[in-house]
Order: sequence, then C-alpha cells, then structure tokens
Amino acid sequence: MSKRQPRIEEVSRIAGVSASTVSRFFNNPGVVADETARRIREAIDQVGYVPNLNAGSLASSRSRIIAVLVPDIAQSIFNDTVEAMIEELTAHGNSVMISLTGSDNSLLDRQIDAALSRRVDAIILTGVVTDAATRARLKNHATAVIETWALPDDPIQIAIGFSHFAVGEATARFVRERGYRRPHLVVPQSSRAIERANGFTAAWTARGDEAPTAQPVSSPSHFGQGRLAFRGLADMDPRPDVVVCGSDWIAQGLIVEANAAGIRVPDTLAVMGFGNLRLAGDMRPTITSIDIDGHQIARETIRALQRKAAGEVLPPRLPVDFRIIARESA
Amino acid sequence: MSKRQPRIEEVSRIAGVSASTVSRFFNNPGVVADETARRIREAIDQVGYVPNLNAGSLASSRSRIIAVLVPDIAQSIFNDTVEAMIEELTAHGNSVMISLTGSDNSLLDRQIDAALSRRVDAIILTGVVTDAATRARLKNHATAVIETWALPDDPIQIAIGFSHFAVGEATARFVRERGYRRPHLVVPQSSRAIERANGFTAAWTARGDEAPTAQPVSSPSHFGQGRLAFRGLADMDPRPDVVVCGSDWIAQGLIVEANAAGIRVPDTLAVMGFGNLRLAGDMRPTITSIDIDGHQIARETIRALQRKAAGEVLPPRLPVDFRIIARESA
DNA sequence: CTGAAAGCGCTTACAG
DNA sequence: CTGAAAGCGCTTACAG
Repeated sequence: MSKRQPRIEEVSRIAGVSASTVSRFFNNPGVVADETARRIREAIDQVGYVPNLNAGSLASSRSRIIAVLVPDIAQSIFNDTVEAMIEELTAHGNSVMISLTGSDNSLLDRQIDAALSRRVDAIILTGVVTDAATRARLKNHATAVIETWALPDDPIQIAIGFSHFAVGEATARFVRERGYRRPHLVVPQSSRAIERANGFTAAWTARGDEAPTAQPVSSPSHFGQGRLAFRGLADMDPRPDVVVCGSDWIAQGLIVEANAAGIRVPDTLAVMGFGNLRLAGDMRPTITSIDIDGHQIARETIRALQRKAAGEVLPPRLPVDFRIIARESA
Repeated sequence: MSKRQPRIEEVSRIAGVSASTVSRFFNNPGVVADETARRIREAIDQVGYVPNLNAGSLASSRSRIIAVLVPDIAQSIFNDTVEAMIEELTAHGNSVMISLTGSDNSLLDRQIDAALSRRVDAIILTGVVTDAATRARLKNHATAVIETWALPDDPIQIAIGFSHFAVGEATARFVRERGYRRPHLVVPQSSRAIERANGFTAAWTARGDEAPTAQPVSSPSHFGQGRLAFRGLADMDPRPDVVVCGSDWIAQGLIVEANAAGIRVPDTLAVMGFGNLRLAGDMRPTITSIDIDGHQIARETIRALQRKAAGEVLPPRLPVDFRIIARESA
C-alpha cells in the first residue's frame, strides 16, 4: 500500500546516466542522444517512475499550475469556457487548480492566497474584480493575472474577452432590424449583464426611441427566473414585443411559461437569450442567442501566457469575438 | 513586477525566531507561545509572506492537493456534487486539481498520471473505472483513490455513493404505487444509467409484469434528447403511461416536446427525471426526480480522507442516501 | 516551547 | 551530449 515511489535517482542508476540527464529527458528532450533516451525510457517503464512535480516546481520556480477562479460551477454561464480552459491548459502540460469564489465573490481574496501559495504560473479570473485593494495587490504581482469574459478599461494586468456594452449595442441593432419596437430587458444583477443592458439602452435611445423597459432578477440566473420574467410582463401596457434575457436559461424558462399561458413564441412574443448554450439550439422554438467562443478565450489565454513567459510585452486588452445566432425565437 | 517573494527565513529573522518556529506557527499553531505567535504574525503582515506550499509538500510528503476527475463539466449531472466537493475540500485547507477525462473516459490514464505527478493526497473519481489495468494499477497505490456516485461490488479502494441498481428498483416501486402500468425507460448509455434500468426492470418483472420498454440514448444526456425520446414514443402501441428518463434534462426536453404536440403531462403521459437539478423544481410542470445529495458525498469523502490519514481502516463501501422527490410530472 | 541540522526530489548553470 | 554540485523553500525528528 504505502510503498515509496521511485525517484529520479533510481531511473538514472538503471539507465546508467546521471539524474541531470533524466531530468533533461523530461524537460528538454531534444538535447539527449537517441540511444540514451531509449535506455531512460526503459528504466522509467521498468520502475514505473512518475516525476514529482512539486519538487520540480520548487527547483525550477515554475509550477506549471494555473489557477482558475470561478464564482460557481453547478450551473454557470462560464462552464463552457471553463471546460475549454481546462482542456487547453492540461493539453499543454499544466495542472489546473480550481477555486470557487462565490457568486458574490466573497471568497476571492482567500482563493487568491491559496493560488499564490501554490506559486501558480497564472491566475485566471472569470468575471470582474471590483475590490480596489485586491486589484492593487495583484496589479504589480509577479504572478500573471488574466481577467476573462470582459474587457475593462483598466485591466489588472491583461484582460481577454469582449465588451458587454458592445454586446448590448449589437443586440439593440439586431432587435431593431428584426422589426421589433418595444423591447423589454430581463437583467440579472451582475456587473456584466448590467453593462449589456446599458449598451442596449444606449444604442436603442440613440435613434430617438424611448428607452426599453427593464426588470432586474438575481444573479446567477437560472431557469426558474423565466417564470418571474413572464409574470413581470402581465401588468405591462403596451406589452413588449420582444424580451431580451440575460441568459439562455431565463429565455427557456420564459418560453415554457409563455406556452403554458397560451402565448406563442415568437408570433405573439419574441425572446432572446445569451450564452448560446447547447439547449438554445435544442429548445422548441430554438432560441436566438449570443455566442461567446469559450475555446477562443481559452486559446488566447494560453497564447498570452506563452508570450509573456517569452518576455513579450502584451497589450492589456485582447478582444475576442461574439456573434448573434439568429434562430426561431426572435 | 518580478520581485522575488519573501521566504520563511525573512519572517523568522524579523520576528526574532527560527524558521522552525514560523513553520510551526502555520502547521501546528497550538504549540507556539502566544507572544511568539504575535511577533510572527506581525512579521508576516509586514513582508506580505505567503508560504510556498510546493516546498512544504516536498518537505512533508503531504501535498494537501486533491485531484477531482470528472468526465466533463460544461453540463454534467455531477456538477452539484463537484461543486460541493470543491467547497468542502478547499474549506479544509486543500487545493483542488481538476481534470477532465472525457465522457468516454479516454483521458483517464493520462489524468491519473498528472495527478500522481503532483503527489496528490487523493484521487476522487466521479463515475466508474471499467478498465482492468487502470483498476489494478490504482488498487495498491499509496495514493488514496475514492470512487464516488456508485457502490461497485469491488471498489478500487473506497467507494462513496449509492447503488444505481437500488435506485432503479426504488423507482419501479414508486412508479407502481403511483398507479402506472406501462413504463418506458429512456436510458443514456452510461454504465450507471444502465444499472438503474436493470434495477427497474428487475423490480418491475419480479411481480410478474412484462418488462418495461426501453430506448437507449447517447451519454452524457442533454435537453435535446427529450425530442428523440418523444419521437420514440410515436410508434408505440400501446403507448406507455410513464416515461422514466435518465436525467432531468431529458425529462425537461420530453415535456417541452409533449406540450408542443398537445400532449398533457402528467395527465396523458407522466414523466420522471433523475438528478433533482434545480430546474426540476422550476419546470412547469415540476419534475418528479431522484435526489442525490452531493454535499453528503463530499462530506463523507472528506471524513474518509481524514480517517484514512489517521490510520483507520475503512470499509470499502460507504453508502449515501438518495430519495425520490415526488412532484407534478409523475 | 524553541533551534540547528538534515533532508524532501528535483533543476540548472557550469564545465567539459 | 553529459555529469557533479549547489540550491529551490520548506518540514521534522532530535535535543534541549
């Protein structure tokens, strides 16, 4: 049960080389002779050697651990992006340390300390850090800090994402082009969703139209809020012709409620989502939504990390695409 | 930017004690004198010391890293459990290393190696490892291996979960008590869902009734399969009176399809889900489902780890509760 | 309650 | 292409 694991020294002895060479075999294979490599490989297989990366991290002062901090994971709009991030990072030889900061970010500081304790090569944040002290602390830290899913004016170090305000503007243009005239916004109370609502309102009123009506809901959003959103419509006169929802879950819940009340989507009421989750394409009617490319965010993050490690100076804001996916619901 | 981080030696010098004492302050605080602790605390604050846990892991041969291996995370039935697991583990001072094994488990061996490289204190698996070579390799490994969400006859080391067969049996009894007579099973092709279907069939036929009809769907399951499941019902004669779905997502999709076709749930067709996701309670009609207590699995896992660390010999199978949540849909 | 010393298992200039 | 030696930043018996 508790047999001690083999060390690099055992492998080197069996292969008839020094520990340095075995180390090079793992970390800089190009430099070791073919025949030597063969013998090392054999020795590794023979003893079942698995390198101790904690020792490696200490010796090289590079941990190859990346911390990914997310508000939650049970049902998060970030999950696609986080999955892509984990895939890409591990495929590139990193370990991913995941931490939950709570949907109110109350655990953020604690989780940052935990990440720093492991001497992670980078901290990847989903969502925006608003606390000034935390921002200041990370600003000049030796550890790379990457904010994703947003493009703040003044990132802590580097932000990889998109402007939620711009998403809102684009949504407003889309809604107008589709011929809708009385949009209603269902806005989860997160800074990002609020930014999108602001962008929508700015673009909508810029043409002289009256500001859209809006209804706040709690964040993170979920299916059940569709019911709330639908109830909110009952008293409105005139009734909106399109509801722009802060997430696909809300949109889905709203459609189910509308159907139960005998209201046809999109004929009587159009509905838009956000996030382009798989269910958006599967729902009946299919849900018009806005796609965020989680894999692109993940790839850009990897690339930024590599460029930074190579000593390059990076632009603080790396924009990533979003696109509106027109489907049946709006 | 790249200022070197302070080491324990700096703290000890400022506090006027040895490095050993500072180490004890962190790892065995009860043993250091109050006044000494006060001076150490001051020194820590002064220099902003954050211990290097990679060095600590190496020195103590205890990493306080736990690997959590999951098939996927974008939309997984395990997500509630995984979230609970991460919360509990980090609250107890562990770091959580997360890895994706793929829904076909094709990356499992690679991710196990990655975990062993970090000398994790435990590997927590969600789902069952079927590959014999992998099982054999982990069986006698010094690293703790915990299988969760299932209760196999012969766990690798320790299993914490419930019997899917028993869930199926309980579901059959529930369905019969509710007065349904022609159950139809929608079965994702995962070993767990198949076990539940087997349990259902066994309990159902034990009373002399004809075996339930069944339809396989791919795994992992998702909302869109509700459409598939509904189409599968069209040709059936007689039509089933209750559809037992492998997940709440399938149940939800099936209900949406049924409604679109003018079929009332549960009046004309009853539907059951599995997993008791939040949406089950929010759906219209609310979905009768089976609840798995992710927090209980997480807590039992922590407890097992602690008991094992204390040298206790644990029973190989630790059962965890499930319960049927009766709602409107069946 | 505290300190000096050895050691955890690697990596990396340096020299050849 | 390879090896010897120093060092990464901690922890932990051991002794007092």
